[in-house]
Amino acid sequence: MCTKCNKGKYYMTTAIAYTSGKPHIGNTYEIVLADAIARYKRQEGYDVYFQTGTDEHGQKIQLKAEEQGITPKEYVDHVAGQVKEVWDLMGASYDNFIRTTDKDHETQVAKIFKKLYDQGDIYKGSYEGLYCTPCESFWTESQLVDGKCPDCGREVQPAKEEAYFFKMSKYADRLIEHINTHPDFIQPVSRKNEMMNNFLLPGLQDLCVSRTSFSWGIPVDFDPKHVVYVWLDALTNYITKIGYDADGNSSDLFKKNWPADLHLIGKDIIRFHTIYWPIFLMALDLPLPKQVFGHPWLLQGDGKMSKSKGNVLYADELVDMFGVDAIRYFLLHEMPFDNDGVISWELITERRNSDLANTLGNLVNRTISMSNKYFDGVVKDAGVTDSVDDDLKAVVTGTVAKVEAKMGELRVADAITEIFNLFKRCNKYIDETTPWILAKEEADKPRLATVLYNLVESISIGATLLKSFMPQTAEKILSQLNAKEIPYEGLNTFGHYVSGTKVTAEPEILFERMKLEEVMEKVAQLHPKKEEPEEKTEENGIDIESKPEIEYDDFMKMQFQVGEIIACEAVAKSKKLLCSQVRIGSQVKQIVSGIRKYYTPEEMVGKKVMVLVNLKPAKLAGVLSEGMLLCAEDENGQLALVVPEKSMPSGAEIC
RNA sequence: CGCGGGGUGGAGCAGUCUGGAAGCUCGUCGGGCUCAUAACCCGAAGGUCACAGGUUCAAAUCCUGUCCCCGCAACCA
Repeated sequence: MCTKCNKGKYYMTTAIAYTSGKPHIGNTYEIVLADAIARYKRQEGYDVYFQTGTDEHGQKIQLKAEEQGITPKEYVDHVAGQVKEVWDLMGASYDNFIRTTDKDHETQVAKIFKKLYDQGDIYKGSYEGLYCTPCESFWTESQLVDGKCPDCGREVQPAKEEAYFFKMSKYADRLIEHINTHPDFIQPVSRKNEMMNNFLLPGLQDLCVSRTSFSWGIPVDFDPKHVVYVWLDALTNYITKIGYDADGNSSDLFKKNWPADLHLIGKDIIRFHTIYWPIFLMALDLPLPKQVFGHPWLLQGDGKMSKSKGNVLYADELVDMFGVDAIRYFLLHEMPFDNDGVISWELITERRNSDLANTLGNLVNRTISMSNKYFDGVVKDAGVTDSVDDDLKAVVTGTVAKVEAKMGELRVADAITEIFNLFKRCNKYIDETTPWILAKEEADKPRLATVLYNLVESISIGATLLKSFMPQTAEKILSQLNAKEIPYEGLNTFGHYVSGTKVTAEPEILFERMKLEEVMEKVAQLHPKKEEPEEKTEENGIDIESKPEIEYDDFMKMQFQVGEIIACEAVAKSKKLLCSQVRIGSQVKQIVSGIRKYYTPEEMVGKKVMVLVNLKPAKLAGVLSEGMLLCAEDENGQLALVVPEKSMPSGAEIC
C-alpha cells in the first residue's frame, strides 16, 4: 500500500456471471484478472471498490430449474453459491458481490424501467406478424406456405403482440461522438472498429426491452405480464448495487464511485457494454464508465472447452493439483493481451516448474540457506560493495516503474514478466558473486554478508511487487525472510531490510517441482478416458441429461416416417447445413440438417432415413426446412443418421 | 460474397498501427558452477514470419489474391 499517496477512488467491476452452471476456468480467468488489477490499484494508493456477482434471471435459467424440478430461485441460489465458492477459492478480493435477485436491485430496476418509460425513452410497441390463432404462432411473410400457415395450412391474419422498446436511435449520435473522442473507452482498440462498423454506423435498431414468453425476471411493475429484458436488468447492477436511486436519493457510495473506472468483461459481451449500457446511462443522465476492457478467452489446446467434450477445466481441480497461486500465475501470465490464450495440464505444469519452482522458489530457498549456512541466518549489510552490485540494484529499483507502466495499460502478463525478470537477475547475481567462494576466506565475510543482504533486499522488493498477483506466495516469502512490508513509494529505492534481522532457519519449499508424468497420471484418474480401443466390444455408454417424463399422447403427436433422400446439396450460406429433398410416400419434403461435417451431399443421396415429418417448418440460413432427419450423437458431437435395420419402403411409419 | 480474429524455429507467445539486421519463455544440445528444489549461470542449434503476386533501396510489417484454423451471428428443426 502506498502510505503517502492518495490517488483517489477506483471503481471497477467484472461482468456478473450468468448462473447457468458452475463456472469453468475460462469464466474464472476474469475474476482473477480483475482481482490482480484491484489489488495492484490498492497498492498504488487508490481507494478501490471492486464489485462482482451473478446474473440470475432469464428463460434459460427458468428452463434449467424446470428440468431439475426445482424453483428458479432454488436453482440460482445453488449456482450463485458455487460461483462465490470459486471466486473465494481464487482469493478474489471483491468488496461487493451482487446477485440480480437481490431485492434492492430488483426494486431499482423496476424503478429505472418506469423512469425511462415516463420520460419517453421506453415506449410500448409491438411485434407485428401474421398470426395463426389455432396454432398460437406468429409467422413472417417468408415462412408462409402458399400464403397459409405452414403448420396447419389454415388462414393467418395480421396481428400484434405488445412489447416495450427502447429508443436506441435517439442516443446513437451522442455515443458515436463519445467513442470517437474517448479513444480509451473501448479496449483493446481493435474492438472499437467492430462496434462502429457493425452496429453504430449502419444505424441502431430500437431494442426490445421486455419479454412475455417467460416469467423468471423482474416484472414491469406497471404492466406485470412483462418481464424486464435480462440485459437491462444485468447491466444496471453496476449502479444499483452501489446505491443508485432512480428517484434521486442515491447513496454516498454511489456519488463517490460513479462513473466506474473500469468494466472488465469478456470480449463476447463488448456490444452490450459499449453500446446498450452507455445509452441506458445517457438516458438516465449519468456519466459513462471511463473504460471497458474486453479481455480475450482461455481455450484448451484441443479446442474450445465444452461440457459435451468432457474437457472442461475447473478451478477447484486445478487448484487441488497446483495450488491457488500457481493457477493465478498461469492465468495472469499466460494470457495474451488481445488474443485468446491456451491452457492445459501440460502447460501449467511446465510454467509452474520453470518459473515458480526453478526461478522463484529456488532463489528464495538458496538465499535463505546460504544465510543460515554462513551467518546463522542473520542478514547484515556490511557495506562492502562492488561494481556488480550496481546493475542488480538498478534492475531491482527500476522494476516498479516498469510494472506500473504495464499495469496502466492493463498488460498484466507483461507486468508479471517484469517482476520475474527481477528474480532472474537475482539468480544471475549469485553466479556473479559466487558466495560459496567468498565463504572460504574469512577476509571475504563482510563482502559475503553484503551480497546476501542485497539478495534478501531484492527478493523483498520483488515479493512486495508480487503481492497483487500471488498474494499467498508473496506473504510466505516476506515472512520467511522476516522482512517488513515495503511501502509502495519505497519500491524504487534500495535498503529497506533491517540490517541484522534473522531469516527463518527452515525455509519451506514454495513450489515443489512436479513431474509431468505424475500430473498426467493423476489427471487420468480424475477423468477416466471415455473412448475405449476398438477391440473392446463393451462400451462405456453415454449418459445425457434426462428430460421430464412425457405422456403417451405426447409421443403420439410426433409422426415419424422412413424417407428416401433423392437429392442433396450444401446450403450456400452456411458451413454446417445440407439441404435434402426427401421422398416420403408420395410427397417430397425439403429438409435442412446440420450434418455437413459428417456427410457429403453425394453420400446422402439414396439413403433411407428416419424423419420427423410433422415438425413445424422453419427457415435455416434462409432455406425452408420441413422436418428433421434423426441422428444419433456421441459425446464429441459426432453424428450418424438413423436408418431402418431392414429394407423398408419410403413413407413407412415408424412407431 | 454475413461480421470479426488468427496462421512467426518442437511448444506457448511478442513484434504488424508508426516498413529498416527475426525477439521472449519453455524444451533440446554443449559448457560452467555446486549455495539451492537434477535447481542456477553462460553458449549453441533450430524459422524462406501460411502460400502466391505486387509496392519499395528495403516487407513478418503496406496492397491484391489463395489456402487453412477459430469465434460471433445465422440459432446445426
